Amino acid sequence: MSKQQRGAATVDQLLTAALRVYAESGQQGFTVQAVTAASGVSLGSLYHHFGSFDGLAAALYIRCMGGLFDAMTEAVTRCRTARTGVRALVKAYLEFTRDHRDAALFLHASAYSGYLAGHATEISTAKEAQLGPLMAWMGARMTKGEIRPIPAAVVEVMVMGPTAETAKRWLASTYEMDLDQAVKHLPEAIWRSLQP
Amino acid sequence: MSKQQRGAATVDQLLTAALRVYAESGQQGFTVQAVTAASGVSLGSLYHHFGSFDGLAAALYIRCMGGLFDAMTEAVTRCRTARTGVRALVKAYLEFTRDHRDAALFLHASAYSGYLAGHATEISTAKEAQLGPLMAWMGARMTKGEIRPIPAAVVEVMVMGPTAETAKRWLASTYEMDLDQAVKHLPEAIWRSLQP
DNA sequence: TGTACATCAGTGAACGCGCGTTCACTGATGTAC
DNA sequence: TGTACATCAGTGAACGCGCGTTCACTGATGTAC
Repeated sequence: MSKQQRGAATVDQLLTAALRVYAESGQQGFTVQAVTAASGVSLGSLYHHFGSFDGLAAALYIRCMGGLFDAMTEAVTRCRTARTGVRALVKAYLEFTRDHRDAALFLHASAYSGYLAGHATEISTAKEAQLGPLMAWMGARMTKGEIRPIPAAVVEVMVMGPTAETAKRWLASTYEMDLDQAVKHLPEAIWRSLQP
Repeated sequence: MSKQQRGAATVDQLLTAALRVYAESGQQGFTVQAVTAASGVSLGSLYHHFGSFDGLAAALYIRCMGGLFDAMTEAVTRCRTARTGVRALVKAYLEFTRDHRDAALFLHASAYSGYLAGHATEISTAKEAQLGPLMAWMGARMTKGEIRPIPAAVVEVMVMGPTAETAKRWLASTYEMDLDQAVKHLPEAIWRSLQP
């Protein structure tokens, strides 16, 4: 996207400012004007790099998603057994949520936001690429019989469902969700639903 | 809200039309103009009954939520044991999603939509009231030791997490989620994570 | 190495569209005596 | 039962704000010979 170094720096400034704006002002306050004001970058420059405001939002989404997937993949690939892998995956997700609250919030809130619709192909390509290693790792353990013989899609929601729901409730802050307690109990609870 | 019969009928027309508009046009096309056009009710009448467009959205959210909670509560209260209750709850949620796709989509998509923020108290009051019976039922089984001794919040996300994630993926339609297969395997998988 | 040119990066005033909202009004229903 | 009044319900043209976007421009960096 950016052919020069200073271009990359500007892109980074914009994305970082955008995430801050979203965290501070929410969906309502997430506007071009707010992002340019917060970043100190001109409006025209934003359009030069992203083409549209939706384009910036999509780029930010991909960046946040990348961070989460990196954390999960790194945690999982260090494990040998299905049990340790699943537990590490859940732990990594929750810890990413705690350590990168803004990014996690943006990921959750963007699910139905509409600004992703126009960049759906781009996003699902990026997602596919990052989901690949995780699925491969899990698939190998499933064929070895380390996981109960249930459809892969069910395994996926059993792992990601409770984890994402916990993150969502913690982010919403209206639920009084204790993240440390979740880190303690959730991995084991999830594993119990998957073990043969 | 409405002191006359025809008022109630108008409110119903507006909410029904609003849900249809949302289902057909998504977040982007969900506007006052679109809802008034689809309902055949005048703009002023909408404001007479709901005060604002956010007010209408909040009312629609409460109505959809009510439908879902009714289905779950009815399913659960017919069961005696924790196992049958949990399984019935999950099944009811998924079947509600299948049978009331539009309402389920609106519920999922509205989570971070912003138009709920202004009516947060109203909504959480409604939610609290409907969550009560469910929590009471579950709490009674937990104290009887029918469920593993883990925090109630963890039990909640273990039940609702995979279920909501399955619904979300089915609604997104990009995931190729088979709802019937989920109804078949998910209740048992979830129960395994909770049984003593 | 120096010069000319092309491309990339950055600027900010101005625009137009569409959104939610207002408001002065008419008509329908309920209520009091 | 009939009349007068109050309140509820419904109407739609008009408004103004703020949003994303455009555009003609200047400046910086890279490239070719």
